[in-house]
Amino acid sequence: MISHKYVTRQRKDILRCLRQNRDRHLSVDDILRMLSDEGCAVGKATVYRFLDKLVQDGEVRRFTSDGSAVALYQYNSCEQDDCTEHFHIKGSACGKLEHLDCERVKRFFAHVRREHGFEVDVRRTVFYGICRECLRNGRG
Amino acid sequence: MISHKYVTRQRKDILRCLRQNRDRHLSVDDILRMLSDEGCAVGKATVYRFLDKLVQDGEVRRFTSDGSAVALYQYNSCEQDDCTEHFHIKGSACGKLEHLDCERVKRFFAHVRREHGFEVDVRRTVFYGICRECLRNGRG
DNA sequence: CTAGTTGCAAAGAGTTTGCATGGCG
DNA sequence: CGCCATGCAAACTCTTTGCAACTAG
Repeated sequence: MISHKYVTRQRKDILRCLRQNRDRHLSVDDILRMLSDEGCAVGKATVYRFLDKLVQDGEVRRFTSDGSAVALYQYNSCEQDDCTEHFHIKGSACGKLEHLDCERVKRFFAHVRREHGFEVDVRRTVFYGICRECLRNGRG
Repeated sequence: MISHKYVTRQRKDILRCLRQNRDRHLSVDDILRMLSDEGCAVGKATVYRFLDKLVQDGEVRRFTSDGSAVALYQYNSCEQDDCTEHFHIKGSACGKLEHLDCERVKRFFAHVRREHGFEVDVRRTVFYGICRECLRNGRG
């Protein structure tokens, strides 16, 4: 999972920031601001370059905010496994990314492949919608 | 569905281009090039502005290509209805957007709401994966 | 040591905006 | 004819790149 062998001060800080915010999606500027506020300033280009690697390694997920062109990043680890065995649901209102482990999802995708000839890519597909909490709070 | 009351030469051309390519996603530059090749040149700003409206009206869908920041647009109509009653699957290899009408999809999303408290937004959610044709041709 | 990383600043890509002109309704 | 749309170019935003200095392994 960890293919970036060089461990620098900057990389530690970026990873820490992403991990501390695993339930949020962050823009590059968010990361820069947070680290700068903590007194751990990092160069912008460094953040971009490292995020690219993390995305390629599958350790971070890249989204795009509806409307604008800013890329949003979110830590993708889920302790137990490599995230290919379950599905991702993302609250449109709150931005939270949750992992949904459910037999029915798998059966459903098996159905889509069998009956519709379409092989869903679990890594790329995200369900967007309103999460439990936002429903309760009347958001969305 | 049609809230853009002004019908100009440019808007007709842009819509025609999108409709003729309903099975592909187009970048703004694609549209500009195609129209220019047909001798129907349109200003870049006009394309951006009109696409914004179409996306807001739900007549066009906006994607973002993996990796780069280019926005991709695709005509969203499916003759029969307004696309809220079925689901969208998009081939990662070929870029084709298909409409999947299937009782099981609805039942599956009902399950997600009931058991997981998550209300999937049909309009925003797209399944990515490999379509029948690409599977057959060994693509992806 | 040496190959990979960092940070700056400059370049690049994509998109938006201001404003004078043009054209639909 | 009034109001909205168009087109150009300039401004802007986000991201990438080149390069010299640095540093982990």
